[in-house]
Amino acid sequence: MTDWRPVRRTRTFEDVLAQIERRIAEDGLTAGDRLPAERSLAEQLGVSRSSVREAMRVLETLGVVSSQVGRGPDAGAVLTSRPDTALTDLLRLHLGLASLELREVIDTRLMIERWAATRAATAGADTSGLAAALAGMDAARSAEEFVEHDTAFHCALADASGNRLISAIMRSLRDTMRRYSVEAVTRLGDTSVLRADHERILAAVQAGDAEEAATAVAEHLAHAYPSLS
Amino acid sequence: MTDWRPVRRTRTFEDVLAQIERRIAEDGLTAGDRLPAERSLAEQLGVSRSSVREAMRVLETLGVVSSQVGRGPDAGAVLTSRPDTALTDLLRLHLGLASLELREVIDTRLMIERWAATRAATAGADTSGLAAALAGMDAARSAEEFVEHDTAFHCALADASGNRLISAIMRSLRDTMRRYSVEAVTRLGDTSVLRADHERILAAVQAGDAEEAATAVAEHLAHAYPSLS
DNA sequence: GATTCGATATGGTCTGACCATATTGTGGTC
DNA sequence: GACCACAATATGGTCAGACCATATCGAATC
Repeated sequence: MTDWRPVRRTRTFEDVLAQIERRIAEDGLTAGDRLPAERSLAEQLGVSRSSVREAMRVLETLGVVSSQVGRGPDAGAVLTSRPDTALTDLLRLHLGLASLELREVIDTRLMIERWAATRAATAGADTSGLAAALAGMDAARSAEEFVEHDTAFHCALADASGNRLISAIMRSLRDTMRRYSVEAVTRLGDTSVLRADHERILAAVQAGDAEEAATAVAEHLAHAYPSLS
Repeated sequence: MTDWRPVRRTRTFEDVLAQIERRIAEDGLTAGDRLPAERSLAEQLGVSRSSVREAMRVLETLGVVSSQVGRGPDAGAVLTSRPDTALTDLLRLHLGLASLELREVIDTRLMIERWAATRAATAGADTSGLAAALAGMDAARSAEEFVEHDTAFHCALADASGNRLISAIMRSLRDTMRRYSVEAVTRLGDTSVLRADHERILAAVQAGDAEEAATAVAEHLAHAYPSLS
C-alpha cells in the first residue's frame, strides 16, 4: 500500500504533444512555419501515426496548427494563431453542457467592453474601424446583417485596446452570442437606440473621455439585453 | 471555373463531434453523465474507432469529457466541466508561439481583478476564502508556497464575482503565469508589501468599497510586476 | 461471508492498407 | 522554346483488425 501514486501514465499522444511543444520553443517556430509530416513525425518519435494524429487534433483544437492535405509548401501541418476559434468552441460546448450560462457570457462581455472603451479612449486609439462598422450598420437590411456590423464595431473596440488576448476573447464571445444577438435585435425591432449608443461610444472614444465611454458601453449593453440587467 | 466553393469537406471526426454535441443538447446531458463507449459509438455512427477517438481528443482538449480506462460506472468517457484547463493549455501554447505576450496576459488579469474586486465589494461577497488564503500566505516558507496561496487569494476573489467564466479565465491566467510569478516574488525578496496589499483588498471588499477595492487591486499588481506598469 | 481468480468491458496503441487531394515533374506537341 | 496533358508523389483522412493495460464484475472456492 505504500508508494502508491495517483498519477496516470502519460499517454503516447501527450508525449508527442510535449515533444512538439518543445520543438516549437527550441526552434522558435511561429505562425506560418510548418511542422514535419505526420508519417515523418511518427518515425522520428518512434510512435504510430495514430498517436501523432491525436496530438494534431489537440493542437488543431487549440488553434495552434492547421492541417492541409495535398502537396507543396502549403500542405501539411502549418502553425497558426487562432485562439478565438478555440475559445468559441469552448464556450459553445460549455454552454451546451450547462456549465456556463448566457448571463455569464454577457457579463464577461460587459467587463471587456468597459475595459476596452476605457483603454481606447485614454490611448487615443485609431477609430477608423469603428466608424466603418457604424456605416455598415446604417446600410444593414436585416437583423443578421445588422448584428454582423454591430459585432465588427465591438470587436474593433476590443482591437483598439491593443491586447490580442482580450481581442480574441471578445471575438469568441461575439461568435458564441451571434444567435442570441440576432434574436435580441429582432425582438427589439427598432435599432435606432442601438445606433445612437454606438455613436455616443465612438464620440466618447474620440474625445478621449474614458469615463463617458465606459458608461456609454454599459448602457448600450443594457439596451441590447434588457432582460439581463 | 464556375461553381467553385472554398469549402473544405467536413472530416469524419468533425461529423462525430457534431453528433455528440447534438446528443448532449437533445438529451440534456450534463457533467457527470457518461458517453457511449468508443467502439459502440463508432458502430452507431458507422465510422471507424479512430475517427471517434479523434473526436474524443477534441472534446477532452476543450475540457468537456474525461476518459477513464477499465470497467464499471466510472470508466469510459464522462462529461466534465474543465474550461480552465483548456484555457491554460491554450494560453501556454500561444505564449510559446509568440502569438501572445506575457504583458497581454497580465493586462487581462488586471482587467479581471478590478472587475472581480468591484463586484465582490458591491455584492457583499463571502470573504472567508480570501481570509484563508491570506493566512496561508503568512505561513508560506518558500516563494512557490507563497505564490500558491497568493493565487488562491486572487482566484477566490474571482470566484466571489459569481461568474464561472471569469473564474475559469482567472484560474487559467494564474496557472499560465505561475512560473513568472515565482520569479517575480523571488526577485522582490520582501513579500510584506504584497501581504499588505492583500489585506487592503480584503478590507475594501469587506467594507463594500468598490472604488477602493479596484484601486487596491491595481496598485497590488503594479507592486508585483513593476516592470510592466 | 470472504477471498480468489478468471471473464469482460473499456481506453490506449500499433500496423498496414487504401482513398482524396494538391503539387511536381515529365514527356510530348505545337 | 512554350505550352499542355498526364503520371508520379507527398500529404492528410479513414478504415479494419489486432493486441495491450487496466479496472470492475462474477462465479467458484474456501
